[in-house]
Amino acid sequence: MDGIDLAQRPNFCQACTIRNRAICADLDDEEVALLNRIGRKRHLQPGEQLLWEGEAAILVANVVSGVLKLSTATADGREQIVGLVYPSDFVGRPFAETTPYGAEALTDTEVCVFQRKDFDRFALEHPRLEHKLLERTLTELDRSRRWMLLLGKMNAQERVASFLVETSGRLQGGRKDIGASGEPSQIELPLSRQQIANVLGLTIETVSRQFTQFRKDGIIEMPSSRTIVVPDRSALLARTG
Amino acid sequence: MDGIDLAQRPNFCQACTIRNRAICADLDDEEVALLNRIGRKRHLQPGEQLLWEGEAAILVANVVSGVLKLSTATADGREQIVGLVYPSDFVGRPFAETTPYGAEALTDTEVCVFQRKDFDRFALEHPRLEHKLLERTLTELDRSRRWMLLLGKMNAQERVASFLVETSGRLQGGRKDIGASGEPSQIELPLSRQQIANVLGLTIETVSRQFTQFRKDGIIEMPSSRTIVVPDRSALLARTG
DNA sequence: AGCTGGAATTGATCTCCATCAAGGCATTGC
DNA sequence: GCAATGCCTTGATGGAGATCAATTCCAGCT
Repeated sequence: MDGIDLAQRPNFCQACTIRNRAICADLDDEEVALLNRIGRKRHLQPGEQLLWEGEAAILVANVVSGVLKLSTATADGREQIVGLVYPSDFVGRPFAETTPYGAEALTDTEVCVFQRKDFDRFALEHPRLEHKLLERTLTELDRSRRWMLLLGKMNAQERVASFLVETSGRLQGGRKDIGASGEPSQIELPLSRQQIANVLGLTIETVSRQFTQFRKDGIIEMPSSRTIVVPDRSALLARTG
Repeated sequence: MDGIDLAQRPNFCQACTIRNRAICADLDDEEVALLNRIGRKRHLQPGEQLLWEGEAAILVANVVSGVLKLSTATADGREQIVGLVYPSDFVGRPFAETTPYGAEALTDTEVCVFQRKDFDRFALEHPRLEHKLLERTLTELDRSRRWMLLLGKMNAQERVASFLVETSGRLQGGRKDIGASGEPSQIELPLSRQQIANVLGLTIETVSRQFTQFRKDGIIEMPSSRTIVVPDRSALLARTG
């Protein structure tokens, strides 16, 4: 962590696959070099924890590849997944002392981590970064509010259908051209049935039954339990509520 | 809206009751004067709509006094309230073309409204404002995720208890000294039973029954249906989950 | 006072999903 | 091969809260 080490560290950002999509996108080369200095790459295995709910907010990170879940729990241990973090997304809680939720890798994951205090300082000094972070946070707030509609008002079928629609969208990085008309799209779910249930506020059994129902109705195919083929997206959308 | 009119407009911000708590708090006098020029005060009656879900994002606003609800609806009209906006809070969706949720006044409300495009431009040019907005948005995201825990995992009793705890907190402007030990605190609910139900993902009947139950158990008193007295906050917290 | 209309409460019944319980089906290690 | 383990699926049952249906309450009006 000393100056010499930092100075010698190669600039990972230049070759970063999410360089143009993450919050660093609007930074110029000089700024990126500075950011590169305070960050470091880290690999997470499935199940490995990056942040612990209620603990001091030490780290923030960009996700380079892989998927993380964000979760909170009640006092007696019931867990609710409150966010899924995909490549180019930001994770962690800047400008606060404690982390309001846990973050855990669902797949093999590469993140670009920063000491929260370093990041806070950098953000305050670089408005373009802060602006990107604001846009991202506003989008995430919109997403979590749509999620609240799902949790508050939708039945099991609508929840599972919505989950599949949303997940296929996120996994394709927001591209809308796929599966819009007729071509089937294939999803590789990064979540187990239990985790899907924790996302949707349901039980594992109910989620499983809905998948089976969709399969029987010809709305999806399941080559394996984590691989979902959607032959006709509109049929799925019709069950979204 | 012409220049002369704007120049003559008195600087409302100087006397603003939320001047030090809203996102304008860190602006200097000159910046506030500029912001004052592009904003205007507006009064909303209970039930009056400020933003329409899915419409163009024309306005953003600060709430000076009163309470607003934010809501989204499914295609077939089921409504979910996804946010409550109290004095000094910000409402609206900067940096986007459409408003993702509706906003409607629950009480007599004073807001300080801006054309979204004016506000966006001002924010980009004034990092201190954008920083405040970011902090607020991050806090709101935390809040909405806790809300997701409520909607996804809590039973009716826990939801209503959590709602009362949260509401008393927000109405007191975040002060923690009240009701902490023994003194009873009194809440004047800005929401009808139906609206509380829409916040909590329950029906009006279930909410009503929970209130009755709490009253019978001596955890709350109800001088009127919208006035709640909490003699012992810890007894309520114990039912929070 | 008496009337009126919207909101809240209370009761009776039903339904969807949670819960409980078993069995299927892969993968891993011996 | 075949136990063992973990995940998923399927079936049977029960219960929390939704739904349907009356009252009751209360503020505003005449």
